[in-house]
Amino acid sequence: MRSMSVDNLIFCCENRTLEILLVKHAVGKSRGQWGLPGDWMKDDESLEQAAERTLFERTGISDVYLEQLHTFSDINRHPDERIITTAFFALIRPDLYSHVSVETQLDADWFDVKSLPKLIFDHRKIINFGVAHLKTKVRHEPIGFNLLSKKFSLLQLQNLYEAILDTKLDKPNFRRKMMKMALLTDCEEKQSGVAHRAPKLYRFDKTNYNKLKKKGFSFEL
Amino acid sequence: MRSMSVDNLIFCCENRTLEILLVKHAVGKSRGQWGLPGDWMKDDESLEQAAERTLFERTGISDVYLEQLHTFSDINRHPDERIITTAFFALIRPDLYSHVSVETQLDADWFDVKSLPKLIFDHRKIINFGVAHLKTKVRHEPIGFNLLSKKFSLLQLQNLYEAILDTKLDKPNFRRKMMKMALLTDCEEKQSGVAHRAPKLYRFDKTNYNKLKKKGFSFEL
DNA sequence: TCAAAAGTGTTTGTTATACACCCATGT
DNA sequence: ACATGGGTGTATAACAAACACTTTTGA
Repeated sequence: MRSMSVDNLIFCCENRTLEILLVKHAVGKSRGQWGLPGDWMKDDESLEQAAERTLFERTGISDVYLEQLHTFSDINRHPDERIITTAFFALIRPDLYSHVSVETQLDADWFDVKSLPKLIFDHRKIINFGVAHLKTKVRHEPIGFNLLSKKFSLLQLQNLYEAILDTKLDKPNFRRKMMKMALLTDCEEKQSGVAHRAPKLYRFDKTNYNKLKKKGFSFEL
Repeated sequence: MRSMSVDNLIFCCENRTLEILLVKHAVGKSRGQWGLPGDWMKDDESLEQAAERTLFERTGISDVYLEQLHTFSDINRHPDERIITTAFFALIRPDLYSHVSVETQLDADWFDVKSLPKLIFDHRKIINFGVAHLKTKVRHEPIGFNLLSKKFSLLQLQNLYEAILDTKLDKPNFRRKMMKMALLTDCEEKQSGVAHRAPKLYRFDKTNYNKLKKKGFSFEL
């Protein structure tokens, strides 16, 4: 019997840090060690369905950006059995699922992708693969917005990109580049409760993005 | 018993046309119909190894650009059994494997990706996925060179991009853009046997590309 | 000598970079 | 009043797009 599993890379960006959700394994040899939240694929579901179900069952999260990443099939990736796993890639908006709500549901925690604990099997390799993918993809497709609240300020957006790409960006130039792409809609609203001038809030205009994409536009940086 | 297979998308560019290799199935219900060249994954090999083996066994091709593309796992993708397949993505240099050598080895043929025959299972969907992936990737990473002979002229390179992206490009501007990236090494050699001025030949400088990539350079268009 | 492609030059407008700068607000 | 971030302006250099043009070669 050949086993297939799914493993979810669940990313979130809080405090200008790119974080990933890990769970402590509760059973078996790997008990007590950190790993990716995953599960077996069932006979009556596709890998995508298994990933969605796992995400929901283990974290209460649903309806988020979820994408198939890569299938890992090295013969010895698992010490005892032959298990092939397909890794998925989820981006979480902090306004929908707060850090706390996830942590209390199971023995889970968020980790800065730059300082991960020891991980089971090849999960370290899978995460490295996923982070590299995120860094590339975020520059060529407007997926970053899935890591922000529906409404966000331009500085929040810039901080997000700086956290993911691990660089500093020039504020005026970043703003202009973003605004010129015409993917942001002004919410006609300002952020409140900040100890400085309140910034305008924007929202990602998916409709217009699809329109532009059809005309040959492609998101860059 | 759950079955895993691999399917190879083997691309080649000849006569300014992007082509893909299909085989005629010889056994079972799908006998006589066109599909992707694939095989079962064995217990003692990874998916990558299975893809490489299949590529070699069925076409005599080895040592080419080969990349995992996506895993297709819809419950009903195969009419009779539950089969999960991982699609791979290969780029073939015309100087290494001529059209003819492949065709004679089995009931196979090259098809223009823009006019495909009726295909078994979900292979049409898989090919569409692969072609879209190629179009995106070729603009952001220098993988196109794997579809050309080791030595090539700038016009051959331009024709390749035009075939893949399905557009016309401006010759002088294309040349300048390419040369500025400093990824091409002059072979100090000219093409012969052409009915016009012989063009200089270049080769892709992988060493320099890796060097530049480390410094933060990224290939674009 | 002509067709076909190689290869160069130039003009114009756009965009990127790197700053300096002023504005608004809560403490 | 000042710290913090919001937001604008601008000079310079680099680049892209469009297109005209000259050169080389085999048939």
